[in-house]
Amino acid sequence: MGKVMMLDGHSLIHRAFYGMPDFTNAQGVHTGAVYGFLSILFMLMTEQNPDALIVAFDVHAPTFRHTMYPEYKGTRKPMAPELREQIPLMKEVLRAMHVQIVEKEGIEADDVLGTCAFTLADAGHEVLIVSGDRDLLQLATEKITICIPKTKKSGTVYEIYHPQEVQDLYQVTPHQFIDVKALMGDSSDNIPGVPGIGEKTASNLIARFGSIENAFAHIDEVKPPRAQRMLAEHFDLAQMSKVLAAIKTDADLGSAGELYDQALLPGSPTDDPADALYTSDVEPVFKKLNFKKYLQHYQQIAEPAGQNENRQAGQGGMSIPVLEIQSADDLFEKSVLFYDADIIGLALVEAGCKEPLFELLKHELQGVLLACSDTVYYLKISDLLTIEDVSALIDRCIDHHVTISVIHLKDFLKKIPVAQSELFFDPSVAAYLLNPLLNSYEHDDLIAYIAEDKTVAAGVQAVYEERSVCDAAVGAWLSAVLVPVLEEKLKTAGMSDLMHQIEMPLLFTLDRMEKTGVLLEARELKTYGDELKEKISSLQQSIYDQAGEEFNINSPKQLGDILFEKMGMPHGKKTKTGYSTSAKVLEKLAEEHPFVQDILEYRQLAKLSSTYAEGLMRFVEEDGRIHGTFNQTVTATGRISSTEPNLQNIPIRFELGRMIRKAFVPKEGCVFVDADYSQVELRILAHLSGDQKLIEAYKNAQDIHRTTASQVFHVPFDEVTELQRRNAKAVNFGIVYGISSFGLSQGLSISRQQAQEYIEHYFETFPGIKKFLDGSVAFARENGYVTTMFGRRRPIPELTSANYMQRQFGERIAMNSPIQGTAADIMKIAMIRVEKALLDAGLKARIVLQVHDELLVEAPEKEVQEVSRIVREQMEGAASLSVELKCDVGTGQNWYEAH
DNA sequence: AGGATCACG
DNA sequence: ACGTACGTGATCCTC
Repeated sequence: MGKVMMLDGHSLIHRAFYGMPDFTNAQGVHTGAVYGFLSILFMLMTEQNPDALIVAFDVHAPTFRHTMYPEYKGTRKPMAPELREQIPLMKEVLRAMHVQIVEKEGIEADDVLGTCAFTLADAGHEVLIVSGDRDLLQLATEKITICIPKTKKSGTVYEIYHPQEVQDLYQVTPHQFIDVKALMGDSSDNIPGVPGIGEKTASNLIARFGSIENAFAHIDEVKPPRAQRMLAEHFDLAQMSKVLAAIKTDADLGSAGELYDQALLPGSPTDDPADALYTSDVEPVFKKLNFKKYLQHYQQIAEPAGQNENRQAGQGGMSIPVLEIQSADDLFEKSVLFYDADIIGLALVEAGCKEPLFELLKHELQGVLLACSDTVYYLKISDLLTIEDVSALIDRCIDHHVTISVIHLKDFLKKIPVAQSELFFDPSVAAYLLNPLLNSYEHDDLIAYIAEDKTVAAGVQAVYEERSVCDAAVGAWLSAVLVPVLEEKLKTAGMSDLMHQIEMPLLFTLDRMEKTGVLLEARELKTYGDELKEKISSLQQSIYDQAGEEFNINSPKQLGDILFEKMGMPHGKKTKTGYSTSAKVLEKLAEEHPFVQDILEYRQLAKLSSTYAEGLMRFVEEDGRIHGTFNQTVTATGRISSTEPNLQNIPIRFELGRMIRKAFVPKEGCVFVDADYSQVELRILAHLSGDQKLIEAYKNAQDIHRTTASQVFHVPFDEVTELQRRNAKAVNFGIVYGISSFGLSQGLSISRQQAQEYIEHYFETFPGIKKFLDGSVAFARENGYVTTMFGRRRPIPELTSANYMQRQFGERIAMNSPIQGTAADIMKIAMIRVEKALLDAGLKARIVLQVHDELLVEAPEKEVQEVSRIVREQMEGAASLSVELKCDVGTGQNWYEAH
């Protein structure tokens, strides 16, 4: 009995088409989708190591039932020609690889997959179906697993579905999934469904009754009256839909024996199962398609045995030998070598292939690579050599004053816990400080620092059997050799202190915050989310009624058609793709058309539901907490960012959204202490500019916006109107953002002339600020970058652009970045200080979140007083400015109360 | 992948 | 005649 992997050809090539840049070969034939498909296939082969492989295709692709395109108004868009022409190519490549292609006139790919899967599973084989189409989940059984690739920011990841996972996610068994789909319908598959029954009602009904027929048999018990009426009325439609929704498992495709034998793969010539696909027939095909990388790989494998031993990297590059260390005893023998080193570099070895496009699903730790004076050691994790042994080794090295350099140290700490030390160095953080504008700080980005001649750098490679080990070996070696280079560059740029006193200590603080996580009251959020969903579906129905048809309200395109074409409302701005339907435009229309008000409300609720209620729930882990990621090398200004999930944009401005914060709670016996800086950026502006008027205003501790209004509009402080205060506040914001009269006029809905006057008055009132902002721009023009109070740099290439708009943008950046960046620096210092003070005082309180100018601390009840005092003191004392730093501190049983 | 929209500072 | 406030990330849709 073997393991069979079955790919849904069209679904995957479709994904690859839209997920890949548009390659063409020398003849101008599009090849990107084929390349992407192969990339997925090779990765799956490596990771899943199947015995047999089948790729299913439809015979007439564009007319197929299941594509990834939703159908709109009954017309399916034809497949893009650039994609269509690649399908024959795809099949040609697969044939060259001797991969079994199954397709049959009159049978859709889903039915081919369903039939093959069941036939093979019945014969005792294990089946893995890979597709981008969730409909296939109905096929999951004990023997059949469904794999759905998803594109995430980090690359391609997989969701693996056994029957249990389907049940967990949809509350119904895979087989019942058919009934759910039949009830709710699917316009892209031409499944009518029962009108008025959506996803939620459908799964509720099937979860309760098990099937459409049983629900009909107990029609009196069917809950929402509307669903009851509709099901009674449209039972025949439901049954018909069920036939359409069910994937066939009994088409005629031959016996299990035949299927399996034809799909069997040959053995791989190497350790990598994927290499079984590199038959001698692939060479001409890869040549034709100009797939250099795959061709090169083919040639490597095809080399006669013996010839590739002691292989050296070409083009004057260098190779890195890897020495394996298999036990703690071996390690101990070598440890003196490490203790004597000045610098060692470390890197994790994780399971799976490191195809640049794909980050894999299971980051299982295999071992650690250690680079020490021109040799790289592979510490292979096993019973004989544990993670604890490696941790201990690192701690001992620290005792011996060895600098430990690790690219992406925070990720490393998640797997290998070690004590914090000033001796740690993260080249990716250093590279970020040197240029915060890059999109990534991976090997390829860092390697540029060690070789002006990139061909030398490109030749760096490890000599070892396993690819993951080779990559890690390069990482470990790079980490070590980068230290002196980056240190020198930091020193020259005046950022050594920033690196060692702020960023590196912060890295450990962020690591601890991520490990601590924040507790989420999941029940509370669920209730809230359910209420939202109810309101959404009634709003949705009301919108459909008013529009006179059903459409996708989430689609700006379709919504625009309804509002501006069908209903003939006056359209405002247009975007590249059509009419704008932004809240700003809609709000103007809403006064006259209550219908638009419903749309706005729908949007608001849909956002809260999908991004926050549903979205956050997905991140709650076993311990009931969310362990998000705080990214230290993302923003241009020095702020940290938050992902998976983003915990820095939880709603607060509107009451309904603000309620989400009630679900963020401290653990049993604790309370939240929340502290946020009051107008840090404006205070920083006062300090950096040295403007006496603004400094005075803060010294008098008056309402700053009111003071600004009083001075700018020449009215006594006590006579400032609410409107004047609001306007002054907008001006203050505008200054911080790098003022422009247009921007301010937009923000305040006033004329550009009026805005210009405000700005002029402002600068007359605070001449020091004008001088400072002009100075920042001049400095940036001169040097190509601006700096913060703590020496952080932001390059501004926009200033040299030939494009006027870009240059203007550059000027605004030059005005804003020193302010925003200094605020970020101060908060980082504060975080380090707060954490240290809590620790030194022997308190159990821990920082759980940072939201740019706010810290949220989880503190035991009896520590509240002391923690509140410490947080305030450490935040307010984080920097010494010519105006005070002020904090507002609150406490509460949830985030809503505390802030 | 990229745009539109909207959540936060 | 351009066509803009500064900094982020998630979701959904469309290609």
